Amino acid sequence: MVENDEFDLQDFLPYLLNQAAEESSLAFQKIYKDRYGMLRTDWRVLFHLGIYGEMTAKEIGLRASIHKTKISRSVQRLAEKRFLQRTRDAADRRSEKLVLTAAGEAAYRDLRSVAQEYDAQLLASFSEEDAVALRRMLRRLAKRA
Amino acid sequence: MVENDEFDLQDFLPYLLNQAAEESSLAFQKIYKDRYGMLRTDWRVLFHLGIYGEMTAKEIGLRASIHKTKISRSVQRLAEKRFLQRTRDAADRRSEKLVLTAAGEAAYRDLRSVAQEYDAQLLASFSEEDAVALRRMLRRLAKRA
DNA sequence: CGTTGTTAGTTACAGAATCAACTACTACCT
DNA sequence: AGGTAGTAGTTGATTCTGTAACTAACAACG
Repeated sequence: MVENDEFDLQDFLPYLLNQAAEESSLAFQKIYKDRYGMLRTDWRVLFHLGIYGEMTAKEIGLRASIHKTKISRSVQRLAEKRFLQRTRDAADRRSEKLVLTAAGEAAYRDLRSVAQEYDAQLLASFSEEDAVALRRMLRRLAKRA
Repeated sequence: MVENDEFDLQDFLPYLLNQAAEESSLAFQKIYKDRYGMLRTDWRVLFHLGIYGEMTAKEIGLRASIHKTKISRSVQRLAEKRFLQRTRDAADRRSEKLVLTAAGEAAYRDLRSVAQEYDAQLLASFSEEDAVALRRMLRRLAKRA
């Protein structure tokens, strides 16, 4: 019995968002993976440090809604690759200040320019109003409850 | 040196899409996980069979862009839970026809109604035009190249 | 100070994703 | 028919993720 239900999976927003997110991440993923052997969390951590400068793991986690174990492992990987420098905070010795090294900065700037081009390309077929509206709505949906 | 770059992570579409996708999937995930012990791929497979009726693993994978190993393991889990029935295709004995059992149908209908409510709730704060535009743009982004 | 509670970050273990190799079968070509 | 190539689906090795338990450090209250 092949009945075509009234429900369309393509209209279910979480599904649609995931498909769009996955598809739109593919080409960028290939680049940070091939070029620097990074994972998704790695480039996010890298970008946070590149954009905001010195931060602690905790702060990155709060800003990006990434779980602390993911951050912890990502920081380890990035430190092994000499992309960041860890320094224990003298004021609170539980936490560490994280800063990009020169190599980390270089990787960040490289990937940032890739991201900018890629973003423009993704939005190229939309009008300016559409692009603005899309970002606005996505930001609303992304807001942590 | 905490310099605020010209680059805003929140404007990078793949990042924004991922954040929105993750956030908007959370509550739904909790339900299919708590109620049926399912994973993301599991409910997707279930929905495909619920909506389109009998399909092969291959067909589901094509439609949903899910890798065949994920499907294979998901089908195993769903079969163990007696949510679907596997039958070797007589015409091509490499592939199997997959059909939901009564229990599978029930789970599908239950989750479908949850999904419908949830979707309406997610879009409640958007105007009708915005909702339409959002879906249109997401579908465009989700199109496999 | 000392006990109790909390926080930053790490680690252990189990479950899940990934990629490549594999089995079983079909299709084509001669 | 026989050989080669291709396809549907599974399995295994490795890596990644998620949860919970852990360590080390701070805070607050007596």
